[in-house]
Amino acid sequence: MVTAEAYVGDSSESSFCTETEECLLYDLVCKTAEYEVRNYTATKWVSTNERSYFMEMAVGFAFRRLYRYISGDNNDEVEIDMTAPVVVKIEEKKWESWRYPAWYTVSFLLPSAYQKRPPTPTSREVLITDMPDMNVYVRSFRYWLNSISVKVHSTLLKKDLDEVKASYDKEVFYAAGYNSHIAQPPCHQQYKLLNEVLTSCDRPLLPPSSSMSISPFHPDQIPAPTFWPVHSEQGLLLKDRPSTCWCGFESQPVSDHPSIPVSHRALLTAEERDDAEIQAQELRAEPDSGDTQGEACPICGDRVSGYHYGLLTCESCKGFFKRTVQNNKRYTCAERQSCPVDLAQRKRCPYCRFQKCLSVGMRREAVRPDRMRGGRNKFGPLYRRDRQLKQRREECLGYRVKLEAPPIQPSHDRHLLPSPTPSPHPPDSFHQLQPAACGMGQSDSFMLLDCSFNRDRAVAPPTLPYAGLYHSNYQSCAQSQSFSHALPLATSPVLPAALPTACLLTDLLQGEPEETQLCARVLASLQREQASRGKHDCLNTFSIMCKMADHTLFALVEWARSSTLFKELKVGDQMSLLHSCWSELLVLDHLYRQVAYGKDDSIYLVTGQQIDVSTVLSQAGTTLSSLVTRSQDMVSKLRTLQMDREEFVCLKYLVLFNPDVKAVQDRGLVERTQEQVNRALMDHALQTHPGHSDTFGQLLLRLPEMRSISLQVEEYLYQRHLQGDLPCNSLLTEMLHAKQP
DNA sequence: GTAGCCTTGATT
DNA sequence: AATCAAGGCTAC
Repeated sequence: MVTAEAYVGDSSESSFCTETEECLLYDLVCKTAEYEVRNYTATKWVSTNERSYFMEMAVGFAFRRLYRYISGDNNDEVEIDMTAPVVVKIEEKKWESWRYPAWYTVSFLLPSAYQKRPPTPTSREVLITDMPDMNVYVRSFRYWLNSISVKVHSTLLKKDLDEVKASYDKEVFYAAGYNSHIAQPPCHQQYKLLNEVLTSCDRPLLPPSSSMSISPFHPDQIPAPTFWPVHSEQGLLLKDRPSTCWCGFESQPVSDHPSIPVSHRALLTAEERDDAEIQAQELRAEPDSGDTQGEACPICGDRVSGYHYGLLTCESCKGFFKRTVQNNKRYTCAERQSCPVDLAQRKRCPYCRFQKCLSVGMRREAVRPDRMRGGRNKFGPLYRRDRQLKQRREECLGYRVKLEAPPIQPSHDRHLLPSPTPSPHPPDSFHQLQPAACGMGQSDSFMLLDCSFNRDRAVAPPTLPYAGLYHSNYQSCAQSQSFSHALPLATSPVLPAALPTACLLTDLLQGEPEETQLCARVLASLQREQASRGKHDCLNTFSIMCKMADHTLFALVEWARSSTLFKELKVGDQMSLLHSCWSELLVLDHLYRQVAYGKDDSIYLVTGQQIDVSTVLSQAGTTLSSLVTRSQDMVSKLRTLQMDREEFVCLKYLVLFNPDVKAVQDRGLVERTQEQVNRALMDHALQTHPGHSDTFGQLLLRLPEMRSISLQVEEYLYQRHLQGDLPCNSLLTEMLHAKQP
C-alpha cells in the first residue's frame, strides 16, 4: 500500500519542480508525444474559491488568501512550507462564455508533514480538500498560467483526446503551475494564437474582426517578452477508463487505427517503444520478481547486484563505471563505436561499454569525488521510487491481463517499431532524425519522470508579482553552505581545502543536466517539428542547427536558474548575467561536448549526430568556417589538457558569475561565488592532473578565446537574423535582441 | 584492467 | 540494529 506521504515528496525527484522542497509526485501510466496519462494518489490540499471575469484576477486573490493560511493564519499558528504545483480547478461550462464571471478553485498541496492532520484554517473561505486517487491526461507546456495559455492548451489537449476518442470528464479540468509567478496577464500575441487554435478546431471564439478586442489590457500595458521558462500543465480528469492506459491505441496495432493521423502515429510508436520493452521484459521475467533477483543488467545482461550509480546494474559494470569516472579514463573505439556489449564481450571495447553505461542512465555524479565510503547518496528517494514504479507497473499489468482477453501482447506491434536497442550510428541526413545515438535504453523512471516537453517558448513580463514568496532551503552539504558564506575566503588560514572543494564540486555537478536527457528532448522536439511540417516542407540545415542551439540554450538557462548559487542572486542580476554570457555558455557547452563525446575531425551535435569537419568546411561560408576552425583548435587544446566534467562545470560557473557585467547590482555575491568556484577548480585541477601543475592556469587561459568565439557567434547569428534566416520565436533571437536592442 | 567479495557509514 | 550503495582490496 502506498501512502499519501510517499506522493508528496522530495522535489529533487521532479525535473520541473525546482522552487520548493516538496512536490506532488505521480506515476506515469503512459504517454504520447502530446500528452501523458498520470496516476495521482489521494492527497490533501488547502483550497479557496474565487469568482472573477478573468482567471488571473481570481488566482491573484485566491493565492493571497492561501498564502496567509500557510504563513500562520491557521489554528495551530504554524508556518507551512510552500509546495508545488499550485492547482487551479476550472469548470469548463461556465468558463466557455467569457462574458460572465466564473468560479475558480485554487489549491496548495499540503506538505507531507501535514497530509495526515492539516491545521484548521482560521478563515472561513479557506478549506481543506481531498483530491481522490485519479488518472489524468496531462499536457505540459512552458508558459505562465493565464486565461489564454490555459485556454489554448486545454483546447489542444481536448482536440488530441477527441481524435483518439478517449473518454474524459468534460465538466472540469485543472491547470497546474510549478513556478512562483503562476498567473500573468496575457499578451497580444497570445490572443492571436488563441484565435488561431480555436479556429483550427472549428470552434471560433469570436469573428476575426473582433478577435483582438477581447484583451482586457491596453496595448501599452502589454509586457515585454523575456525568456524565463515556466512549467505549466493542463490536466483533464479521466473518468471512464480509470484502469486502462489510453495513449492512442488499445489492443489494436497502431497502424490499423483509423482515427490517428500518420504523423501522430509515427511519434506514438517511437514514444511507446520503451514502455512496451519494459513490459515485455517483465512478462519474460520470473513470476516472483519484484526484488532484484533474476533481473538483467541493462548494460551487459549479467545478474543485477543492486542499485549502482543511478540504476540496477551488475557488479562488474558498477566497478567498470567507478574506475572509469574515478580515474577520468578516456577510451577510444577501434571499430565504429557500435561494438556489442554483452556478458561475453563486455571486456572487448571499454569505449562502447562506457557509452552504454551513460546511455542507460548511469550517473557520473554518483561517483564521489572525495571517495568517501559508506553512507547513502542523494538518490535514495529515486531508488525507492523506482522500486515503487516497477511494482506498480507489475500490478497494473497483472490487472490488465485479468481484465482483457486476449491479454495485451507487447510484442504485438514490434515489427512496426524501431529497433529497441539504439543504434550508435548517427543518421546520415539531418532530415532523418531518429532518437538513435541518444540511447533511450530499457529504463526507466529517471528518463520518464524527467522528460518534460519544451512545448512553448516562455514569454513573460519582467515584473514578478510573487517573487520572493518561495524560498529554497536546499543545501545538500553543510560545509559548502558555511563555506559559501565565509567571506574572507583567501585569508581563512586553516580551512582544509579538499573537503569544501569536493563538497562544492559535488553540488555543482549535481545540477548538471544529463546529456542523454537533453539529447532525447531535442530529438523529440525536432521530430515533432518535422512531423508537423510534413514531407515536402523540411527545415533546412541552418534552421535545424538554430533549433538545436535554441534548445541547448533553453537547457542552459534552466540549468542556471535551478542552481543553488545562482538562486541567491536577485532576479534582475540573474537576467543581466544570462544576457551577458549566453553565447559563451553555448560555446563552452559545445566545446565540452566535443571533448567528452566527440572524436577528431568531426563535430558532435547535441542530438548525438556527427558531421565531418571537412564536410562543414566545404559547405560553410567564411565566417562559419572560421568559427568551426577556431572551435576545433580549442577542442584539441582542451583535449590535451584532459578537461573533465568537473572542470567543465567550474568553467561554466566562472563564465556565468562574471562580476564585470555592468548592470549587476550585487557585485559582491558574484565575486565571492567566482572566487569560490575558482578555488574549487584550482584544487580539483591540482588533484586530478598531478603531473601537470599548470592545468588550472591553462584552462583559465582558454576563457578569453572562448569569449572571442562567442562574440563572433553572436555577430554571425545577428547577421543571419537580419537576413531573416533565424526561426522566429526563438530564445536565441530574444537573447540577441536583449544585447542589441 | 576486470570482477567478485569485503568494508564502511548515513539512513531507516 | 539492519540496510544497502558507496569505495576498497586483490586474485586473476
